[in-house]
Parts: sequence; structure tokens; C-alpha cells
Amino acid sequence: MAEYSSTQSAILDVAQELVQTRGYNAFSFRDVAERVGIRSASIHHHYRTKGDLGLAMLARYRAGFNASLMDIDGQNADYHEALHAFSELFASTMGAGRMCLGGTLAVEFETLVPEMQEQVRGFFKDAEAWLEVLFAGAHKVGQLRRCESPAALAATFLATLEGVMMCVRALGDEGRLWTAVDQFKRQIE
Amino acid sequence: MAEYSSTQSAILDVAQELVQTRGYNAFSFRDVAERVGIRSASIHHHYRTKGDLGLAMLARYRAGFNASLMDIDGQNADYHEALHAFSELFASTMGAGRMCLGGTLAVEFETLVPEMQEQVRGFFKDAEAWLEVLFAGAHKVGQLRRCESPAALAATFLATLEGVMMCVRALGDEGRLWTAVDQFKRQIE
DNA sequence: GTCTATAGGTGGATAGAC
DNA sequence: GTCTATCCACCTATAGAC
Repeated sequence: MAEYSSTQSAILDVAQELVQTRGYNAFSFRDVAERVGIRSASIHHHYRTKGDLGLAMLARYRAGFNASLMDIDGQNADYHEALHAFSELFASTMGAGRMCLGGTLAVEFETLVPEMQEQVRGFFKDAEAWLEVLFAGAHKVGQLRRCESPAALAATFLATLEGVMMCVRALGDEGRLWTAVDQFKRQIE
Repeated sequence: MAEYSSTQSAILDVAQELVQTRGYNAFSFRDVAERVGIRSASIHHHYRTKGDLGLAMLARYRAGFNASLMDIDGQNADYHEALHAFSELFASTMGAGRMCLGGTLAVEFETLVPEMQEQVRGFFKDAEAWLEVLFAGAHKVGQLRRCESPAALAATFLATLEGVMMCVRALGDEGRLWTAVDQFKRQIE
């Protein structure tokens, strides 16, 4: 597991917030430096290029996200509780006025270095794989009627959460996330 | 209705493609100028600032989108045909390797001038309002069982399409758009 | 309407002192 | 590990000739 000095953490915290609120191509080393309280040259000491910084940010984000998923797994939650906990990960991000980091970077995908593209892909694959296991398990024990393809359900559910976060940025009304989750659940019960 | 000279059309075409594939903050006047075959100074003659260019792009996009919606309305399509035609607007954009312009700009919302923000909001409102009328009408004639809130259905459906386009950028597999549409339709029938 | 030239600012990135 | 100083490329935008 990677570890970070307090300066490195501060850099990643600020950079990530800027990406999630404004986008990857809208933040600069100077933006980050000002908010951290150091000079932009010092950031290059920790992360040589912007791609290196983005990569470290993504690695940390994925590790935290996957740790959250393992937390849910470890709580012996039933299907409904688990799906709620998963949705809550996105709801809390949205509540903080941020987009999903993976979603933001997916939109700017073509402008990323290949190593970052691979990490963005990995984020979506992890999320979908976890949901697929959840849906397949719930179907097996009779909690889901309609579940011909757990993978398809997982893909659509993730897309819905990402899309809601996107729409909320323009229109507000955060409540629509739980409305969408409820609609989705009723569909397959 | 606004009109555009051939140069203005070419500028808007190229700029819009760049925004839909790379994002608003990842394109420059020089990028556009090179592909149109003029100098960047000439673009400033038509659109004084980048915000002016973005605004013109959005106005044209919204006009085209709303014209497409009116086309669907004019074809006396039933509910299923109309929802398919709406989805096809997004599918064809995705098939061209592009994101929805509104979705892209929603992610970069905080970096836009207020006039562009207002246009992005307008795009989402138009799309949701049209869908709401569609769902409400289908419910009225008995084609939808579950339709407590046509507005909520509209919001979720639009979010799903936007989210699928976003996920497809990272993962590929365009087929998942129609999978998501089918899942949504079965949910409320 | 398009061009050249250029201003004035900001971007990522590096060298070398401390 | 942070700093100052600097490089050079790129950015948006303008002035003025053609």
C-alpha cells in the first residue's frame, strides 16, 4: 500500500478537489501550490509531471474506493443495505459539491496520458465487478426477480449514478439520486 | 433563428467536435484555426472571446436538439417509437465517438461563464421537459403502469443516457446504451 | 474577412541555492 | 524538501495592414 507524507497528502487532496469540481484540464500546479501554501516548483519535487500527479491521485482514489467496497462486504449487509451503502458513496461525494473522480476523467479521457486512462478504466471495472457480484448473489437467493444479466444491471446502475451526478451539477436537486436508486431497485425486485 | 456564414459554421463544427471529444478546457483557438484552415485571429473576428464561441456553439446545439424533438413530435410516433427516437439522438452522438455537449459542459460547469452555464441548464431542462410530457402522455393512455412522477422518470432516464455515454468513453461497449434503455422501459411498463 | 505581429498572461517543467 | 529564478511553449486577445 502506498503511503504519503503530509505534504503529499495535502497536494493530492487539493488537486483531487480541483479535478472533481472543475476538471483535470482546468487546474494547474500553481492553483494547487497556492492552496497548499507552497511553491509550484515544490510540487514537481513530489510529482514530476502533471500526469504523475494525476496517476497518484487516481491510485489513492481507487484504493480508498475499493477499501470502502470491502468495508461494505465485511458488514454482512444484505442486498438492500449493500446497494444503499454503495449509492451513499456517490451521494456523499455529490453532497460535497463534487463529481465522481472517475466520471470527470472519463469525460476528459482523450486528453489523459495512457497510464491515467488505464486507471480510469480500472475504476469503472472495479465498480461494475462489485455490483455484478452483488446483483448475482441477490438473484441467487431470490431477492431479485429480473436478473438475466447481473453485468448489464451493474453497468446500467453505475451509469445512472454517474449521470445523476452530472445532471445535478447543472440543475441542482440532489434528491434525484435517491429517486433514481429507488426506481432502479423497484425495476428488478 | 440565428444564421451562420460558412466560416462560422466550420468554426462551430470544429470547436464543438473538440469539446465533445476532449472537453471545453482542452481546446484552443489555435486548435480550431488549424483544422478550419485559417488563423486564430480570424476566429476572434467571428467570436470575440472563447465564451462567445462557446455560447454560439451551445445556442446552435440547443436549436438543433429541440428541432429534433419537434421532428419526433411531428411524426405521430407512439410512446415506444418516440422514446426510441430520443435515445437514438444520444446513440448516434456516441457512435460518432462524442459525448453529449450538455453533459461534457455540465462536468466543467464551474469553469464556464454564467451565460454558458445558463444555456447548459436550459439544455437539460428542455430534455427533461420533453421526456416528462412523453411519459405523462403514455401513462394517461395506459401504456405505462408505474408513473407516479413523470418528472422523476424523465430525470432518471436522461441521467442514465448521459451516464452510459460517460462510462462508454472509458470502457467502450456502446451496446450498453440500448441495454440500459430496454431495462428502463421494462421497469415502467 | 483574413492576415501578420504582438502584447500580456499562464501553463508545465527545470536548475541550482539553501 | 522548499525556495528563487528562469525557460519556453502555449494561451486569449488586440491592433492595424491588406
